[in-house]
Amino acid sequence: MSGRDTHRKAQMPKSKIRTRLAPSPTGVPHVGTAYQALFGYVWARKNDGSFILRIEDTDRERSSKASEKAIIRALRWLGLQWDEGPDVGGEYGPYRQSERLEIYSKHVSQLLKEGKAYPCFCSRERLAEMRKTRRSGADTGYDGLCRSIPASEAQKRMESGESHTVRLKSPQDGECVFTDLLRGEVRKDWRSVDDQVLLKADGYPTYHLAVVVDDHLMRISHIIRGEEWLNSVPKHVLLYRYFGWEMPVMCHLPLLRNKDKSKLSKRKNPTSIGFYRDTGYLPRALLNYLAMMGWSHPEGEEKFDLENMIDLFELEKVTLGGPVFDVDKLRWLNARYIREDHTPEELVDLLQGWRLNRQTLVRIMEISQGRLQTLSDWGPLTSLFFADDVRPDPADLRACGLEERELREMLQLLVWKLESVQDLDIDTISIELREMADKLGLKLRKLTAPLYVAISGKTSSTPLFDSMAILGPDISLVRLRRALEALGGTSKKQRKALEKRYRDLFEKSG
RNA sequence: GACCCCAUCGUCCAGCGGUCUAGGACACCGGCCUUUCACGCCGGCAACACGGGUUCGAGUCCCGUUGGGGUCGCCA
Repeated sequence: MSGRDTHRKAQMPKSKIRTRLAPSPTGVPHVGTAYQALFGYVWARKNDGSFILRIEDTDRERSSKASEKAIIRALRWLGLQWDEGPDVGGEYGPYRQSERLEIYSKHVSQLLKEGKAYPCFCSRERLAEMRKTRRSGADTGYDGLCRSIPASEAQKRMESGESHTVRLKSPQDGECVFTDLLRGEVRKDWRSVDDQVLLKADGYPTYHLAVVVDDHLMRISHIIRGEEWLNSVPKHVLLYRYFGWEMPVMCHLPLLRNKDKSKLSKRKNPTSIGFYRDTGYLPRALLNYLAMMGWSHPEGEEKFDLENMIDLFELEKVTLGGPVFDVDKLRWLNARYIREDHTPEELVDLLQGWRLNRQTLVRIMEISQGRLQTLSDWGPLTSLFFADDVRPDPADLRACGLEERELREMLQLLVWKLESVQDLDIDTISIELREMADKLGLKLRKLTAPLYVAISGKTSSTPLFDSMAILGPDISLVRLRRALEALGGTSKKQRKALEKRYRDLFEKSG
């Protein structure tokens, strides 16, 4: 029997199975999150366990309530209902990490007192400098400078109010060996594990501390998450050991990939769950498709529902190769649901629940009316609201009077800008576009002209801001990115320079 | 660069030492059906990365090489 088989057996639950989804509310709900949610959800259901939603909002800068709401909405749309969470409560709450600060600080104090962690007074500047010098060396990561500060001195400096973080003391030799449900034994030299920051200078915990404390306190039995976390497991192992807690089962799922095999990214694929919702994919189809990425139905069925999956699912059977997210196959599956599972009447209901409802149609009519000579003009005029394959002609984009390079830069800056706003309503769009035009020294229409093409696929269309607002942020942003791509996209080097420009334009001046 | 993970058709999966001249699905290409298209049906193209072991026997086990991915933040 192979090692893999050995570790894949004997995982019979000793106590109740509890899985969790722990997204950070820092952006748009991602299909990768849905993917992890699906497996965690199914595993919990299969074992009559619980599925928990925990919001990891420990990044004060980037976390937002709007994002949290969007995540909850997206998961609800998918139909993955959790048993405990910030909105539904539960006996292990609160389920928002920003509401658990005292818990973390208590645990950090304990580690500090026991000499398992230490305060670090290094400035961000020093850390940046240190990383620069170590850049291509064997060991990167924190050099441990503050570890050697005598306890008494450290104490004094903390009490004097000197800004500091708290770092975990990592062993300086030996090897960390842990078990991943899907991979078996994974080993990593402790030397390659640096002293992780546990508590930030603002008193908030880092992911590493919060995740361990919460998973333990919330009695999580199986940690099902993305492979990107595999390398930080030793840090978590250490925390469990220091606290004297039992480790949950670790299960790192492969990462969804772009066509070129890199980690699924919004630049190369629509990644927001909302995009699939807004372009008319059925939640069951999306879930079904996601399930096929790494798991296969024992009978070889391609189309199966959640209940069926729960029935037959085996976590240990998940495949490890990073699956490429193939929209064509998703479309095919979605088509099967549309034609096999619904009557025409039901589909009309679906259509109305989507965009063809009175409220949305009135909004669209408000901006169409003045442009109609006959009612039949309405169809072609408004097709942009009911289509996904709006492909801007690069020639139309170039004909807008901007130099191509300038055009690409503008589109990229705009994508970043709009990604950063919370609600893409008309006022916001207006404000942002005007600010962008202003900062770039362009007349507003110079900037909006190519946007009509990007959003509608045509050189003229219904009013831009309204159209974008009706389409929603997910579709609007995808169309902007597609236009950028149609122009050849931007190179890594260009993006680097543009990022700096973006920061100069929007951050320094506020 | 260092470390960790991974490796079957272009893509997603099946295969868990012999039944593999490697199976299914998407995509693609033919044909049939059909007023068009789509659906459906039939057929085709197409893969075990490479090199060493282990074994009577390797896609399946071990090692190496190569390739891909991830991580190296007071982000998660």
